[in-house]
Amino acid sequence: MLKTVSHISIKSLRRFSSVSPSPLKHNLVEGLRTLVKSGDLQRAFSLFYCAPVEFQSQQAYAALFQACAEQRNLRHGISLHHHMHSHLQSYSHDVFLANHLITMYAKCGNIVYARQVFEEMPERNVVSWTSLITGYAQAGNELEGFCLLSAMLAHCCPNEFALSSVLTSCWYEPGKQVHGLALKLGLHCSIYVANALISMYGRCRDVNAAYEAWTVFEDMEFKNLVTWNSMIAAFQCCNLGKQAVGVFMRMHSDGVGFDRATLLNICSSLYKSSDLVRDDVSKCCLQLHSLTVKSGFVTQTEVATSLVKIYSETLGDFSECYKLFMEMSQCRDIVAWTGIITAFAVYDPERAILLFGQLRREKLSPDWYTFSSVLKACAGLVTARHALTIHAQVIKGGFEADTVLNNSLIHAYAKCGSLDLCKRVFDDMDSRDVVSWNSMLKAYSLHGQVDSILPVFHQMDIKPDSATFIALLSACSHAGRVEEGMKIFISMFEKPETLPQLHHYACVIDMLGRAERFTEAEEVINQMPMEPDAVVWSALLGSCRKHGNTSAEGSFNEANKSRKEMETWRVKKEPGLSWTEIGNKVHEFASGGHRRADREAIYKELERLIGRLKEMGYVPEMRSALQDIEEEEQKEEHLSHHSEKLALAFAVMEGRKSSDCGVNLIQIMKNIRICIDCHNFMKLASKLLGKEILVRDSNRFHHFKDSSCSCNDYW
DNA sequence: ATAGGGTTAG
Repeated sequence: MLKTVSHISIKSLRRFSSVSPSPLKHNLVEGLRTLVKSGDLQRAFSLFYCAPVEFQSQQAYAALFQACAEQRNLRHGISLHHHMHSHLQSYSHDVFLANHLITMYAKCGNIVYARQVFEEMPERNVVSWTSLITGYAQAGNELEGFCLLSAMLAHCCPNEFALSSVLTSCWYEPGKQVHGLALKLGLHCSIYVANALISMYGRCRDVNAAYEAWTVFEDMEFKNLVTWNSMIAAFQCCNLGKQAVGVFMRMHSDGVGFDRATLLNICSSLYKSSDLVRDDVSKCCLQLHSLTVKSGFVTQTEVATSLVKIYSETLGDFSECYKLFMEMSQCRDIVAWTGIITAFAVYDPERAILLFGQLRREKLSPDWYTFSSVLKACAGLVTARHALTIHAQVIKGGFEADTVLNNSLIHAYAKCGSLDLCKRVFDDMDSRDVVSWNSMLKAYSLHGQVDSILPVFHQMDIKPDSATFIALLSACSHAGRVEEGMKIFISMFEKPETLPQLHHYACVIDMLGRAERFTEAEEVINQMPMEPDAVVWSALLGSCRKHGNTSAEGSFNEANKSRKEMETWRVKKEPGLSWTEIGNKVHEFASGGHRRADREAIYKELERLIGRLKEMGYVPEMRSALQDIEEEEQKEEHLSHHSEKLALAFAVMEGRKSSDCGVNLIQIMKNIRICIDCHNFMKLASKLLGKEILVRDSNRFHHFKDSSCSCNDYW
């Protein structure tokens, strides 16, 4: 190895001496620079170390330290530092080389060594100070950078380099002081300082700070593209989308031009700013889109991915998303794939999973973001099958110990009906945060297991947050555990950080309303420190209506005003659809059960089932049937067409076909509330069949399990 | 000579 190294080096040296008659010393520096430029740091070092010591000039050292800084190569940097120390004592007090050392260590992320070099310098100049300040600023250490700037004032006058650097890590208060210093020193006119001031104020995410950024911007005599981009970014960061778009328009009319950063900043403004209504975004997006096409920037992955996000998140235009994504075919990377998967995760989870499969087939490796998105999609599916597959890949991908992904897994498994898998993930976790605990509590709540919730809550070894209490209260509310719920609610007043918020009140009022404790509900409403909103009123109104308490309803005229508002919040109403998973296949059923070849057989099974259930005391519940069905017989027929019953009949049929009757009956319906009739039906069916039946409605899972199953002769 | 400004697409 060593032989090869010296071989290369001597050959190189000979080459350098043959090319030029000028001294070899000079040629060494040139040679090093050439090698560094071509990215071959290793060869540059071989060459340097093999050169005679007297050729290892200050310039040669400088070139190598700079290369180490640029390539973030700490190993070579340290070795060169040692070499310098042992070979050239005279350079140990060289300010020029020490400055290079500071920068090298800082850029390589070793600010402690940078500081040490700085401290050991017998003499320092303005660059020494600036280099260390820059190091702290780039490491995000606001305090040290700021302190060093103050200390610097006693020794030498900071220039625009020091100020622009320190501003990159500054927040509002220190930033304002640096601004003051810039004004005092007359450095505010420097375009570097002014640009840094604009972005510093922008980072504060505050309207007043944005105004100060704007003042700096307006006062600038000369602006460049960075100035304009920083101003857009500042408005974007402070949630002032309209202003951001305004700046962009002025760029256009002033003929400033734009670049990739401009477009990316404007895209962020469009999907992040809440002051832009959908119509504004729609108009801007159209113009922006055509501009990116005209200028050719649409072919850049980042820009196209940003547009995908606007179309999906703000405009809900999924076909346009998909079109954009398809047009990216040559340059799709993992971020672009994740973008499209995120877009479809909620809107069309099946599609999101398909896209994930496609991405794997293109040999790209999903990363943390991809898993996080695809797990979101898993949570929207009817069975845990996909979640399991993704789980395996999460482990394979090396994210087994990741808290956030494990939390998503708990959520997905809970939503897919597998409480056991939730528990397994939760128990295996090494570090649990408040979201992990909340996800587990929500899982129990979703499955109506109130008795398991309180013990888990008491085991919590970290501070509960507002979501913790929502999980607890909603669990109590759905299970009708008013006393326990009220106890939890009252305990929330014990600490100022857990004081109930509007959504906690809504839960409690919903709970009291369900239990017909209207007087108490009114009392709670009267004691609320904030205005009750539509959600609170609807919680009470809903239960009044259900329990026929019209006298109480009269006093809630206030609520009628918010009716429209409530409507828009309601889950999208879908026709009753049910699914059941048999083996590896998911079967879908619509009310009425049309379009199925085995329709007749399913109906026969259902009739038989209903007959047996009636013998056990099942009485079809008419009240929940559609109101426009007049005839009793018709009503009953309608009930028997409920998609969940068809799905159950099908599952029973399939169970009988397979030699053992051990099919797990998982029965799911989405986005509609389980009705009383369905409840009675499933309860008796689980007894008759001797099976647990799991039903999911828009709210939660219902486990029907009758352990007294005496009569499983049905099979 | 050596030091500096946009933040990044999921």
